[in-house]
Amino acid sequence: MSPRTSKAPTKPRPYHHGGLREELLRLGLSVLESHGASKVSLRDLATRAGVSKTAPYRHFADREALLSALMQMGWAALRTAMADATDSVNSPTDKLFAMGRAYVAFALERPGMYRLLFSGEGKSLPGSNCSESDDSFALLVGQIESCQATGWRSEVDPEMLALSYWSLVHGAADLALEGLVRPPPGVDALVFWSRIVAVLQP
Amino acid sequence: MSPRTSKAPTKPRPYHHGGLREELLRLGLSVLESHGASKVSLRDLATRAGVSKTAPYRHFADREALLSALMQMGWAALRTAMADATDSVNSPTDKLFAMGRAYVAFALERPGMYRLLFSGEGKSLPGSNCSESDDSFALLVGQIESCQATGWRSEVDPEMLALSYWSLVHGAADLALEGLVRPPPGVDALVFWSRIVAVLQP
DNA sequence: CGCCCAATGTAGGCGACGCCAACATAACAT
DNA sequence: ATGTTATGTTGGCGTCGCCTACATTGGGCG
Repeated sequence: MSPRTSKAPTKPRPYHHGGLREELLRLGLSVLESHGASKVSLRDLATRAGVSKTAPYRHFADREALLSALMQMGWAALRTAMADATDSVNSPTDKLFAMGRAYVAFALERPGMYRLLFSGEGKSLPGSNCSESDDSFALLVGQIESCQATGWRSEVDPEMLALSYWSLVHGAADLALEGLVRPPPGVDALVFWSRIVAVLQP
Repeated sequence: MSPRTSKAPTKPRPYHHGGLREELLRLGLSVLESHGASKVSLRDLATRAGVSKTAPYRHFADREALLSALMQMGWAALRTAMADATDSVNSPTDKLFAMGRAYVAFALERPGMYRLLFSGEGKSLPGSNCSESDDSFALLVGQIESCQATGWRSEVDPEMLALSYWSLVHGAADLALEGLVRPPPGVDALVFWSRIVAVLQP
């Protein structure tokens, strides 16, 4: 076997894979998106990465730890998607509704990740995990407060209103993924479920 | 149908267990409620029932089939809970809100079953499975139509309104189970989440 | 009355999984 | 050069879903 001292990392096996943790996360993300969290297995990821079945344990305490790391990436992506969605509109309420729409779009586009975020799989890691979702919620509360500053729905406690709106949007996203209800033929899923949300949207 | 009338009713091993399917469902339900769907294993249930590890396959094609049977029971129970909740109030809108409250209560009281119903685990059995959830949805649509007959929100398509309300209530139930948001200390979870729903409740 | 058969339960095995323990190798600091 | 440590490997244990025989039992039928 050749040493890894050469500058050309073409494809010899550099006995210490260099970035195994990152590769496991990348491969895990790919399996998660394409086949769902239940199909993410440390052994399988190890094989795909070309290392032995127990190598992943040098980087993740157990399967749940890897899932938690993926969840952290997912929360960040969801937050970014919501934040970016507000750029294309101006009024505070339009921004709020754009966030809701982006939330549903995220669920429809990345169902594997979305289910992972809300399936209670990733153990309740008190530290990083909760703070990630708290950040996302804070984004929502902040936007609601901006809306209320214009007098909109200002009689309601912003946190309650944020939770209620989150419930509405999250419920729509979850029902959409469940597939129990389907948009009529020819209607785009995002359009359909955005309309559903709009019925009760404050 | 009682050929099992041996004179020893104590507990000999009736070499053909008599009601294995029912017992597997009962045991499976118990594990589901206490430890979650992921912990329901055919081998384990077989052992608990005192039969060999492959006996369950005489009654369920595979693990998913047993889960689907449990889901069917769950849908029926959810529907019953919602229907019963309408008995204690009179006005159509109060009945609707009572259904929503019963929905959230069901999720809080039987989280294992609730998660199973909405985790996409039970393969999309085109036949029984979907019809069960359709029946529950029909219950909701019917109640909404009763409300609209009194002029309430009559401008909205009843199916859209039902989907929107279902989204709101389902989202609240799901967020409640996820544990990312918790009621303030001393506040009952059902009361708390019912208030959340009430903010946007039509 | 007795026999066959289909329903039901058993035994053994295969492959995949999570995870543990013991060991090997490479990277790096001294 | 040397020894410590991060990283990867081998082998193994126990559990799981599910497959292929094979055994038992009771009901239907001659």
